[in-house]
Amino acid sequence: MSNNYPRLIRKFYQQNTFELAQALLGKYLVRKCANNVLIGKIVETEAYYGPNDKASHASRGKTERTKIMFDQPGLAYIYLVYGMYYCFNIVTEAKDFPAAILIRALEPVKGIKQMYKNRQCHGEHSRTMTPTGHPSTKLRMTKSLANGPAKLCQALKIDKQLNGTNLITSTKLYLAENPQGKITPSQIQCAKRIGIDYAGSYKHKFWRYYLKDNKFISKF
DNA sequence: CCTGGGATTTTCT
DNA sequence: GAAAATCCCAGGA
Repeated sequence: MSNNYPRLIRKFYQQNTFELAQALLGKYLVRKCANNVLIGKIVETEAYYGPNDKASHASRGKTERTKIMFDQPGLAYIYLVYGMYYCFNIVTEAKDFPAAILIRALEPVKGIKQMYKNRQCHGEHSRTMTPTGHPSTKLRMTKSLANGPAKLCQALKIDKQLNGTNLITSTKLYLAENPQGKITPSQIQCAKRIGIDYAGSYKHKFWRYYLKDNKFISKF
């Protein structure tokens, strides 16, 4: 019952984006805040690659928001979507080439009780509670804790304060080896990306990867 | 099972 | 002023 899983080192983040998006499957995302250690196993990822990918924020050039995507691999790119949710990405590729991998779903591993709290108490007008103050039906199920890019950020208390975090050196947010062993290519499924209908021909790219038969995927 | 709408606010035009 | 790498619920089949 060790809490110290071996951290992933710089070299891991230097793989090309598509290999890395698959190599991330099964790895542990570790979040330490206050006295809590929260861990989820990565079960779904999506690649956003280069200046021409119309689904990528970087397709409209380097801005205050997207500059982190042009930075060095191994940094965290965290942004606000739809005015109310955060998404967590891992920056990839050499400096000045914009690319990142969106983490779309986690299988909760450790700190599950705290993840329930984090998901339920989200602002005074929380929509994840019924008017009587009880968790909604979905939130009574562990599989709904982190099976989506914004849900996992709520569960692990990841917000814009962590934007730019270096995952190679940070003690608050980092990746670790999967103690259960290696994922083989036959366990990986690829599919079209989600929620990017505006991306023209790029919406058909099979740049989403997930673990076959895993219950914690965002969409099947 | 599926479909549609509303919440909410930063970011860029 | 419009769009947005989402989520949740209600309602219909």
